[in-house]
Parts: sequence; structure tokens; C-alpha cells
Amino acid sequence: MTGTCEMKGFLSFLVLRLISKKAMSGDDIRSELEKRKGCRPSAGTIYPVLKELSSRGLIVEEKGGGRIKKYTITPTGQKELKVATRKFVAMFYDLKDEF
Amino acid sequence: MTGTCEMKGFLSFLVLRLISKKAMSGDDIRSELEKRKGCRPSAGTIYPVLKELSSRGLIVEEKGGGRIKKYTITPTGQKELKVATRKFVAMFYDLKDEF
DNA sequence: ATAGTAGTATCGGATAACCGATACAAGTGC
DNA sequence: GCACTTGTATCGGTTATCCGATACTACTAT
Repeated sequence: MTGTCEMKGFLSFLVLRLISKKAMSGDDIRSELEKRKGCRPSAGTIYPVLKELSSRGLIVEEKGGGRIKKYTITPTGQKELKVATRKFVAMFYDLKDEF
Repeated sequence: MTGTCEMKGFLSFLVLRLISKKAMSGDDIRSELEKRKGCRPSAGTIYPVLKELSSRGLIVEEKGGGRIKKYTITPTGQKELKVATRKFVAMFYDLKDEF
């Protein structure tokens, strides 16, 4: 997710994971994150992330009639997610007992 | 760890976890992170984190003779870590199968 | 058609994460 | 003593994160 030695990019990672489970809109993601974190991320936080993931070809808009865009993960996204997840687990593996 | 709706602060969280396991020096932490991430975080990354954790009373220097400072977690740090870990798990609970 | 609403999108600015370079402190070996 | 090494620390600058405010789009209902 990061490229260099950085801890940044966790939000992108999390969003990609959510989308990988099922197609979601920007607002769906905000709601899910609200459930998990207890506070609702701003629109100005989420849409740029979606845009970036999109520009990297990891997700695509699923044009489904209405004005609500649903995003789905691409094969490239799947691969990236796998790598990122592996890295994530390597980093935090000592947390496994906490789950 | 964060306070607001932010994803930032994962490095601090991780460092605090490492120290909670056993007393470590700045360089120990860099080495451990290198093992986990595959690249070595800069000194300019780690020491400011240590300083900040210290200033918040979550860790303390263990003055042990030599020039190598070891840090240990404080009771306050323990409590903070517990809270932060709970938040972390709530956020990423769907990753439990990946561990 | 007009008003209202829900979801999407962007922009500007503040914060903090992170690195590279540099400097400092305290041992070790010759 | 003097070079060398190892670990600690700071400073400056770049980049990313994140938010609040604002605007846009398109569907809905009256």
C-alpha cells in the first residue's frame, strides 16, 4: 500500500478491504466506518481516497442506473489487496490474540 | 490513539506495543520494525515518536548505566494501549482470519 | 417546474508523518 | 590521545491525511 517505509495509507487499505467484500458507494463506506470507529469520516476524506484507488485501477465504478455509484474491486485491486494484507499482518501479527 | 476521526498514529501505536512487550531502545525498535516491514525506519522517524510517547507519560527511559536508553511502558501507557488496541481491533476485526 | 433531498465531488488549509542530513554523546581499540 | 563506531537527537522540508465548506448532479414529490 505504501511503497516506502511508511505507515500511511491505512484508510485506503481499509476502504479497499470494504469494497472487496461487496460493492459499496461512498456513503456506504462512510456509514460502515462510522460503525467501526464511532465517528463519521468527512466526505472530503472519503471521495479523494476513492478517486485515488480508482486512478490506480484498483477499483471501478459500477454504473448502476441511479446517481449512486457503487464501487467494485478489480483483479488488480485484488492482487494489491492481497499484498497489502500480507504486509499488514506481518506488521501487526502480535495482535492476533486480541481479535 | 487518535482522538478524532483519524487513521494517523499507527506508528506510535505499534511502537507502544513493542515497548509493552519488553524494554527496548530506539535502535531495537528500528531493527524490529525492519524485520516486520522489510525496511528500516529512519532515526528521524523513531526518536520523535519516542519523545512524544514520553511526553505523554506513556513510556519512560530506563536509565541503565550505558549510553543505550531502554524504554519501558508506564501504567498510563498500559491503559492507553488497551484502549487503542480495542479501537484497532474494532476497525480491522474482519482481518482476524488473515492472521 | 420548483423545492427539497441525497449522494457525489472539489478546493483550501491545517496538521502530522516521515525522511535525509547533520550533529552530539559515549563507549572501543589502537 | 585519536580515530572509529554506535546509539541518540534535532532540524528543515516534503508529502499525505483529513476536515469543513461549498458546489454540483439527479432523483423525488408536490
